Amino acid sequence: MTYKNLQNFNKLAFQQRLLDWYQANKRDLPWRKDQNPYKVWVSEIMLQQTKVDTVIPYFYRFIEKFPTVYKLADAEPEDVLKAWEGLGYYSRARNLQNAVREVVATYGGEIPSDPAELGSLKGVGPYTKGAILSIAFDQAEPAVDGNVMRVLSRILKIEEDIAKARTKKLFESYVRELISEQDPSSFNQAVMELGALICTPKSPACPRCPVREHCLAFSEGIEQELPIKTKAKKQKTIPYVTLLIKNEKSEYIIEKRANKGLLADLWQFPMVPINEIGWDHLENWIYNEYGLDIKISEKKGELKHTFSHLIWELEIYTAMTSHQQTDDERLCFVEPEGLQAYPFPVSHQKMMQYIEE
DNA sequence: AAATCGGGGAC
DNA sequence: GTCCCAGATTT
Repeated sequence: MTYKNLQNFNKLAFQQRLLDWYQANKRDLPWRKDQNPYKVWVSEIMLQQTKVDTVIPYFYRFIEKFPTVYKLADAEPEDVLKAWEGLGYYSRARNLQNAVREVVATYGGEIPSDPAELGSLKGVGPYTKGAILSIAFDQAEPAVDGNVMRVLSRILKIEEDIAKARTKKLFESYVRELISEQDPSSFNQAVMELGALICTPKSPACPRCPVREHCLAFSEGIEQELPIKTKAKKQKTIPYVTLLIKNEKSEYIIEKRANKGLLADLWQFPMVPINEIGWDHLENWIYNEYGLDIKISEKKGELKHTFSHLIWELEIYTAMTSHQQTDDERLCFVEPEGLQAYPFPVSHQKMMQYIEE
């Protein structure tokens, strides 16, 4: 059995069941209080690859701090990064502010409802564009995320590899067929809500599913086998010696990371890629790299931090330096109480517990 | 098409 | 440990 070209699929009944279920069961989320395009936008960026429960407190704080596109456009980038601290994928924060500045400069502060204009903004890809167009502007555009691919792969028994970029376009064409023209906002959110609450990855709650009568995977008992997704390759491990370098005023050296790549523009304690440098050249490397004479003292602990594509193994040492200041713009001596003003990656926030007194 | 880019929670 | 989350961008 298949729904080849959807000719056997009862689209209207499916829409009705789905929308009724959504109205009765949707969660009361802070970005669902109105259709404010700016709030919808911020929520969609935060929700990329991030669970609802994680986003909620960040969303409240961010909207309180930057309540309008103008406030965000005028903010210091480092303040935006600080508000994003711990949320991950930090280029989202930079792209969002760049895009908001573009909205102020080019569109008079009004977020464009034109698909091409909206999609040209930094950080607004195919999913986010469709989400904003449907949720904030009631346009019948697809918004295909992981939830949508999982739900529809089961209902329509689609066996393409959802890890492939090409597969997302296939799902977008199906959504264009299935979407409710009367309420595209609720339709898109309902599919995602179903994926989050009922049609979950591991053990979907099919007995509670409002559209199980439309679901091919359920009728054939293969809901656990879908969607098809190829595995990611495992991460590479990189060992670092990380240094809590203190001067005679009990200030610690921190450095700003490069403005591109991993954890761009965040602050950290100095890290030595020890396999490349070697223990024998460690203090000399620090002098060449940071212009600091240091004396390593004792090992304080270890941390293992896992990213999507690599693993850091951090050995944490304390060290002393006689320097009180530095000319290097990227470096800063900061007293322990002052560290909280800077945005740090989570791994280096965990290092702060090894600072004494 | 594949790699890069975080962090957390569920299992 | 594995998986994956309201993905986008770069290579």
